[in-house]
Amino acid sequence: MTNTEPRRRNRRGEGGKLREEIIEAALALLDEGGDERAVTLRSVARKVGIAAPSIYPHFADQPSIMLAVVQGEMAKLATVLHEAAQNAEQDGRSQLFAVCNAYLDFAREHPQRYRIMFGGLWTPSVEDTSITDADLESLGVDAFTLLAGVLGKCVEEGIAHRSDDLYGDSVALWLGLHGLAHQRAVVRKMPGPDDVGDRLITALAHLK
Amino acid sequence: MTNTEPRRRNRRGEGGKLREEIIEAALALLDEGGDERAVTLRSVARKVGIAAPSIYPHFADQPSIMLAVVQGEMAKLATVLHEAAQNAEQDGRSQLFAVCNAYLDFAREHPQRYRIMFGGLWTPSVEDTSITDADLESLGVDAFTLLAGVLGKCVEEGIAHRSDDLYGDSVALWLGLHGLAHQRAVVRKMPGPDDVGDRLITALAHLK
DNA sequence: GACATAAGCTAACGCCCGTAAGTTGACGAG
DNA sequence: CTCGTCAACTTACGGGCGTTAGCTTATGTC
Repeated sequence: MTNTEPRRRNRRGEGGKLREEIIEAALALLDEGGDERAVTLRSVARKVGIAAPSIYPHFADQPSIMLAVVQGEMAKLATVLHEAAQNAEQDGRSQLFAVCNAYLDFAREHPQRYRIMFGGLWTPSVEDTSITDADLESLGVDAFTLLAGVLGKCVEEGIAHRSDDLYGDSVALWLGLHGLAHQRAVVRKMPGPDDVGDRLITALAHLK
Repeated sequence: MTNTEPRRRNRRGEGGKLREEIIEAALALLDEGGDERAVTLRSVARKVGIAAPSIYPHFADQPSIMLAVVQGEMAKLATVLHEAAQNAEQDGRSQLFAVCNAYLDFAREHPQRYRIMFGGLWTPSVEDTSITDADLESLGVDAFTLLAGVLGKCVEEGIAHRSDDLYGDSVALWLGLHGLAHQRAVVRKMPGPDDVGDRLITALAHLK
């Protein structure tokens, strides 16, 4: 599990590579089934094959690593959703279901990652961490914007009932998806029928 | 913060009282704004005013304390929902909104508790904890049953569209509520309009 | 008042953690 | 070839944690 190789030092100017390796190590620790508590400076260092203090030049503290992880995963999620929209039939309904199901699939395939992306960066007080509120607020905007766009397309096509507040409806739709995704990520066996996802989407998108 | 009083020993046969005090201390630690990591055997002991090893006669380990906390809070939640249903007008629609809003209020008033009730007991492997799957599966059934009952009443009264699967619809409704409640509990400032809750309820209950 | 025992305490072990301070060694410029 | 410096290392300190083993003391009974 832990690398025993002495690890080849990076070339000059390539010190930044280690930053990527640290993030990947943190991801690996999560995927191995641990929760965020399994990601400590020391465990990450062990995984990468470096000494713990060698992390400092790249990250101020453990929350910073987590933030980087989450930012990376949010980008991946946005990409996945985008691809889903493009690969689907180009009508609103197909795209909506494609995007929503891609979202749910992402969460199902990486439960630990998902838990951290939405809620794992929570900290008692803002003071004792290097993460700012701005960091947190900018998370996930891309993915959400895409979702809202697809929902808007449905309204334009007349598939979904028009409402006075597309943004609010998009939030509601996302909250529904999130509820399901999070619950799946947190519970070993999810109760309820298999098509809960479709029901949520249909109801929250106000599909006709 | 920490009790300095030497704490009067419990009477003979009343040793069980300490169990309740431990649970209350854990709750207090949570409410003070810490996350579940703040609830350690030692911190709980400090809060109660006892020595750490004195916990062992009452709880096998930290997860056991958390389980007891969650069970207690689930009971409270069920009570709150029940009261909401009784105090509301006795028609389905009023009761539905009363129960759902009571749920959301509970989560808003006790974010830390809510986070632990739904997801905080997650552990990497079942092996290294004294919590069983049965413990987890029985959590929250009362509250859910109540919700499903009220939704059923709406269907009977013809307020909500009849579907072939009341249970599935109830799960979907709860998932929506949970998505909102959880997100509020995890984020400092929740985006979206103020009436997202009502939108979720209306859409997921299929109100006419 | 003696005494059995429930209720809780003290002390100590080993582990893992974050982090500070100083050190080594390879690379690349001059 | 020399030498600065970047990348990473070693060592070490202090602190919190869970847990074990054995001790103290109040309480209620006889």
